[in-house]
Amino acid sequence: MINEELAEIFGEMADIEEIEGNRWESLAYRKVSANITALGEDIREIYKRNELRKIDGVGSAIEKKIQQYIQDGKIDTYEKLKQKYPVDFRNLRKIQGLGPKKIGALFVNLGVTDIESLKRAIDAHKVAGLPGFGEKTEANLLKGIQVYSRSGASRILLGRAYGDIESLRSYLESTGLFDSLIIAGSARRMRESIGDLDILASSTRRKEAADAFINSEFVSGVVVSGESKITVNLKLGITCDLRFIDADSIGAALQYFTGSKDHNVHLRDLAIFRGLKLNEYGLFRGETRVAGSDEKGIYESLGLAYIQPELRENTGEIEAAMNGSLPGIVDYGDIKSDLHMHTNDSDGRNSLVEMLDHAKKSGLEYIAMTNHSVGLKIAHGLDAERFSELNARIDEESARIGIPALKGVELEILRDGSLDLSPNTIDQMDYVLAALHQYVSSNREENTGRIVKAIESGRINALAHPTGRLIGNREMYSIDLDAVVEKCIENKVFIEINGFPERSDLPADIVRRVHDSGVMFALGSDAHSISDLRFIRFAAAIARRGWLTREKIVNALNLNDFRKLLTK
DNA sequence: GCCGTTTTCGGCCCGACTGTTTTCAGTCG
Repeated sequence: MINEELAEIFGEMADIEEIEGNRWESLAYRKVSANITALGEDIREIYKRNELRKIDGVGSAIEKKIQQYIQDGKIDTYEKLKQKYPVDFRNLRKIQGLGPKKIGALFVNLGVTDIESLKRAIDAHKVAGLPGFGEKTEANLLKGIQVYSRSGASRILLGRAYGDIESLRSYLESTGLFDSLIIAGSARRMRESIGDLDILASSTRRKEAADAFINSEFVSGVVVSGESKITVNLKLGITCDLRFIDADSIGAALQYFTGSKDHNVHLRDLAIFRGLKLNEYGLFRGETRVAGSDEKGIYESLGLAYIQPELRENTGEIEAAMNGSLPGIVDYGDIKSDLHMHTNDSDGRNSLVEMLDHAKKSGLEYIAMTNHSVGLKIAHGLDAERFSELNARIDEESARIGIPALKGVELEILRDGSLDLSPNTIDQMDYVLAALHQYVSSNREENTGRIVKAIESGRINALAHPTGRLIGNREMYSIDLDAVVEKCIENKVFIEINGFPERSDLPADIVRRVHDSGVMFALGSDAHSISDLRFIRFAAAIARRGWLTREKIVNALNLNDFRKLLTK
């Protein structure tokens, strides 16, 4: 993805300029790097519209660099800087305690260019003794390398970590040493992946509370340990900050440590503009605290509507909160149904009865049972006969257990764009998902054509996991999503938000981009087991991060109203 | 290098923690 390449390049340019002592150039590159990462659209599209300068932080010099990269695949300034510092910043920066200045010093003095050569320098005991480096720094860098090689990828999927996070929280609560515990940071913003965990705590017995945390079975090592802040490595593979907060600044701390960083920078700018000062202890006018005990008060005092954590990415939410155009996004409690799940009749692990039972216990009002169809052999897809048997059981068991269940299917879109069950069989279903799983081409027109043909078949209700991405495994299909969304609107086909962590599909930035197009969204967990049913919450989180109101989500309807939308 | 309801020049978020220092630089979030 070209956005990531460019973000990486500007990040490295920021590092090198910082080594060279050019603070402000560094800051500018750093900012642009972050903003390109957050784009949510291929930067080449922005380039084609000649709107690069509209990206925050892009002025004439950086615009030229981006243009050159798109046209020639390289940036002269960057090549020149790299000649002077042929250093693997990307990976070295991942070592705890290594920033640009230290990397620069290691390269200039010892010729360190990557983690391997850093390891050799440490083994030869050459690092301690450099200006600014001592014995402890050398030991910490060695520890940092070990942590890095153990954990590899530094971000983990929130949907996968959620259970462990909850366990950690309940363990801490069970010690009785904490008066309150709040998860902040990207986990509170419900990002699909998190790079660390932020916990805010209040306690009258901080020392004991800190010891209980550090010595718990969740922790693999301590990084820093101060009076008010402790950083540890979790066995989960990420770091965790625990901060002790005074009760009267808890709102300010929560606001501050929920982030995102860019949101906070923007908010602080706004505070300064209004003659105020915002930090993690409160909102101040001179010495007087204007707000700080609760989070809402901070936004109010800045003249803003309250901004839900999921929206705090500095992508226009502050402007919207200022002029009253912030949408009232869907609540988790608004979601009445789960419209995508499997049983052991196809590739699920639990039986129909177990799934229905658990769905009911988890508070859903109704569900759609959507097993794979015969075209997906690897998932034991069902043919007409097996579906007819299953559908009879669905009616019977859903009545017995007391949760309405729609008879559904996740159909295969075949190579030629046709569907893999007969019209007759499809018509016996209450709810029809269609998806692309196989024969995915590198040809954008071909993929788009197949999907459009399925949408126009008049037999499907929703398009499942539209981009086909599998995080950490497979990029999105090459498809023309805007054309697909347009066809969905024309044909009254819903577009899915799949909450299965590796899918998270549509992604939130795309949801945001099409949230006002008129298309309706259908949320599903894609559960293959009873424990997967919790993923409907992450589908809802994507909807929230995509700025969706409840009116745009079919799962917010009760069963009767939902059925009225099912025209086919 | 970017940016402007205070500016076309002079600012650019800010506090905790650590380690190396003897008053501070670098890193992190």
